[in-house]
Amino acid sequence: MFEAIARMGKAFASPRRLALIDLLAQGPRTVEALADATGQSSANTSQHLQALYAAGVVERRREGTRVRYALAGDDVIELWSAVQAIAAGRIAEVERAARDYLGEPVETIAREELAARLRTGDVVLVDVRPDVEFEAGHIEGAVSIPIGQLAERLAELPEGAEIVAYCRGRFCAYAHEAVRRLRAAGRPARRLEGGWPEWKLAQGETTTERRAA
Amino acid sequence: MFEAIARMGKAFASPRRLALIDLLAQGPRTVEALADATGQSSANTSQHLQALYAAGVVERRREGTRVRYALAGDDVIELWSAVQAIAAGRIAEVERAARDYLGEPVETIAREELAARLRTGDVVLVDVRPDVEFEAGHIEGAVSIPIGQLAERLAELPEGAEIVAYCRGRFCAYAHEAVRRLRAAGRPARRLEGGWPEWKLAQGETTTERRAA
DNA sequence: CAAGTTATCAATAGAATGCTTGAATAGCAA
DNA sequence: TTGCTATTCAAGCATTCTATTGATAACTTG
Repeated sequence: MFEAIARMGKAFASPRRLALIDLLAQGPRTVEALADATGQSSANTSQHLQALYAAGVVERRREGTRVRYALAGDDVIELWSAVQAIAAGRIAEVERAARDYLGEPVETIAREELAARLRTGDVVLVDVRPDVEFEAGHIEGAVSIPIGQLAERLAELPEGAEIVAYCRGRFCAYAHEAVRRLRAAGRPARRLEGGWPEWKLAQGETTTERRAA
Repeated sequence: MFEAIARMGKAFASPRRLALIDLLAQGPRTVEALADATGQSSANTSQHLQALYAAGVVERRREGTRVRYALAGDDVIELWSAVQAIAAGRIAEVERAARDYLGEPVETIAREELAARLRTGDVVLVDVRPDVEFEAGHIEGAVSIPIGQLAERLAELPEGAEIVAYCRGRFCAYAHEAVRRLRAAGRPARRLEGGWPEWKLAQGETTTERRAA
């Protein structure tokens, strides 16, 4: 019995597979795109994806000559988010690694607060993920400025309003980096807690709540 | 970065370790007791427990000549519960294994409904886990009848009222078995969805909500 | 201190994983 | 059909995991 569940646990037991899950949480992708983004051979990527498929974590669909993988459901995003949250709080090592990788912690803004301020309009929301991920889905009202273009496109951001940056999630470095650069340029900036997947999830919940009410 | 998180995922990647987590979700235990309950050597149990410790999933405390392990926090129970839920829905294999192991599905009762009916008092709640686990913590108002003693102690259960049985959790066979036996004896019986850990968790949430309100 | 218990360590053998390489397959387009 | 591309399969090797065994360390009790 536990053996069958452990097969699912194994999906989350390899750094490469976690990287794939994290990317797929942004939206569906083909094998090649995933191989590219994670910097591994496509044969290896394919193998890991099959492991994830066997564990029931992802779905796949043939599209002509390529195969598009996607997370198997919102509850998988939820699980991945929970794993990250617990790992963050629990393992000293993760914290250390996070500090090394993400750099100095930056100030965050909660989802609820951002939602409220988006309604009143006194905030500029910037999505600093790569283009593809923005196109696959993003927070309504966000502007796409991939982190690499931030310096040159700084002028596009109106002065005066506070800037909020977001990216893939808790352990994605882009938004951290963006906030630091914006602050260095004298702009008031914060990072959204979590990332697009968490936002999407929370959104789904509040809209279904509305429906239920 | 993902490497550090994967170390935590590995905690959930072995059936033996899952068995330990499931037991620890019922309450703290010593190495020997865990080795006993899972039927493995204490050396091996100790090794797995150390792996869990390294992953930040459990805590430990020396008590004289023995060491008592416990889950590191309620969020670990939450994670374990989420893993089980998702595994249950997602992997066909789990379902098959569950049917083999748990037998015919039995009717369940939701936590909210049970809570309501406990207040009005028209239900008998039976904890069919081993004594130790009942003593380590149980649902308020429950009677302890370990599954092995159910047949001989049937008379203790008042007739007329519906009987609800519960045990360790979603994949624990005791409550299933109990409900089948009770029904065979002509008693109206259902199984509580989830188990003691889930109840405890939900309880904590509603009491903190009450506090917050 | 000596005896006895509980937990951990150390070493080992066998099994399972992970990654690489090169070949095979499925679909598309000419 | 013949090429071409994206993905999967198969084999092989290095690494890591797992469970067992027997020894060692930590602690209690007499």
